[in-house]
Amino acid sequence: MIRLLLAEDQALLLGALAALLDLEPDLEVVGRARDGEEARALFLEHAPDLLITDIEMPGATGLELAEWVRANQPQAGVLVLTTFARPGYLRRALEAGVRGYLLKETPAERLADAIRRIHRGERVIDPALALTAFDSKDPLTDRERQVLRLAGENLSNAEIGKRLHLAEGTVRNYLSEAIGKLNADNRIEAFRIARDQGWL
Amino acid sequence: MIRLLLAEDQALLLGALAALLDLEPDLEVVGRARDGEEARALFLEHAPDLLITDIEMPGATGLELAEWVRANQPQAGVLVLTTFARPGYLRRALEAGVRGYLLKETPAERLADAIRRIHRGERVIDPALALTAFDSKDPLTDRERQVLRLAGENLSNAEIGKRLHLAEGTVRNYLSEAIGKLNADNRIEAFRIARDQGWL
DNA sequence: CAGCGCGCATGACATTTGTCACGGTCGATT
DNA sequence: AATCGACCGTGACAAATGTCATGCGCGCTG
Repeated sequence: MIRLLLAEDQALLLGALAALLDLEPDLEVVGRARDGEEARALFLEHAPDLLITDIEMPGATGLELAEWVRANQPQAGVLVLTTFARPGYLRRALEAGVRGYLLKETPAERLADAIRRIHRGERVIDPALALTAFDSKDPLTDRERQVLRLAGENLSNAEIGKRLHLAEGTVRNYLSEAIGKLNADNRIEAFRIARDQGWL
Repeated sequence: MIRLLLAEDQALLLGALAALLDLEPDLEVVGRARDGEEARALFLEHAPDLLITDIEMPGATGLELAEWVRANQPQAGVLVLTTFARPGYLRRALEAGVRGYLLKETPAERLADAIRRIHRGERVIDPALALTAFDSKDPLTDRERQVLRLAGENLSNAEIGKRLHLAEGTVRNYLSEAIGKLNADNRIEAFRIARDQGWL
C-alpha cells in the first residue's frame, strides 16, 4: 500500500484527485492539504510515502515543500503537479530532489502509473519538459530582479525608487537592462518573460 | 439516472471529476470534452441531461456553449464551473440561462449535491458570487474595449492605430478615457481591471 | 426644431518610460 | 600593483504614453 499526501489549493481538484486515487487498490490518500502550512503539519502527522503537490499555493509553495521534505524526511518522495511549464520551476524542482514532475495537462489515467513508478525508485518527468530544463539560464542580477518584480506590480519608476532607495534614473537603468537582456519591448513584457521562466 | 457531459481543458481535472461523479450511483458521465468543439459534438451525440463546463477553453468558451445549448436544446441544463470570480462572467452566464455557477474553489463534496438540485429544477449559484452579479456595469464603449484589448497584447499606440485605422492620438485618447473610467494608473492596470470584470 | 448628451476622432502639450554614456567599488587574475 | 570584468548607481536625452481642449455627427427629448 502506497500512502499519499495531497497538497492543492483548488478544493475541487483536491477532492476529485483524492477520489480518483482512492479508487486504486494499492494507493491510499492519508491526508489532504489546502496550503503549504497544512501540508507540513499533515506530513509530520502521517509520514506518507509520497507527497503530491501543486507549486503555486498560499503558505508555502510546492518547491519550498520539496526542499523541506528533502531536508527533514529524505526517505519520502515528492511528486510535483503543476499547471505551468516554466523551465525555472522544473530546474528548481530537480535541484530539490523531487522524484516526479507532471503537468496538469496529463491525462488522469497516467497519474496512478507515475506514482507506482516513483515508488519503485524511478523518476518521472513530463516528456514535454524534460528537454527544456537546462536550455536557458537566468541572466538577471539581483537588482534587476527586484526592480522587475516591483514593475510587475504596476509601480512607477518613482515608486520603485522610493522603495529601494534608489534614484529614479537608476531604476530606469535596471529596467532598461532587463528589457534588453530578455529581448522585451517594455517592462511588462520583460516581467512576463522572467516570470514565465521562473526567474522571479 | 442523471446523464452528464463534462467539458474541461485541463485533462487531469477532467479525468478526476469524471471518476468522482461516476462514484455516485445516480450519476453517469456519458462524455468528456477537452474543448468547445468537442463538447458540441458530444452533446449532439449523447443528448445529456446536464452539461458541466469550464469557461476558459479553446474552441468555444463555456459561455458560448451555454448560449448554444439554450438555443438548440433548451430542455438540457448547464452548470458552469470556473476558476474566476468575474462578475461579468456570472452576468453573462445568467443571461444565457445557466442553471448553476460554481467556482473551482468549491469542495468536491458539494458538486454532486449541486447537480441533483439542478436536476430537481433549482438554481445553484456560488454564494460568494450571488451578491456581486449586478453591482457594477461595464462603462466602456466599443472603441475603448477594442483599444484596451490590443493594449493588453502589448501593442504600442502606433500599432494599435494601424490595426484599427485610427490616428495615434485617437488611440491615446481612448486609452486615456478607459484608464480614467476604470480608475487605473496606466493601460496595463486598466486592461487587468476590465478583464477581471469580464468586460473584454 | 433647438438643445443636450454621448460616442467618435484628432492634435498640442505634459508626464512617464526607455536608452545611453559615464563613474565608482570590489574581487579575481596576471 | 595594474588590469579586467561584473554589478551598482546616476543624469542627459529620446521616445512612448497619458491628458486635455476641441470639433463633428447622431439620436433623443422638451
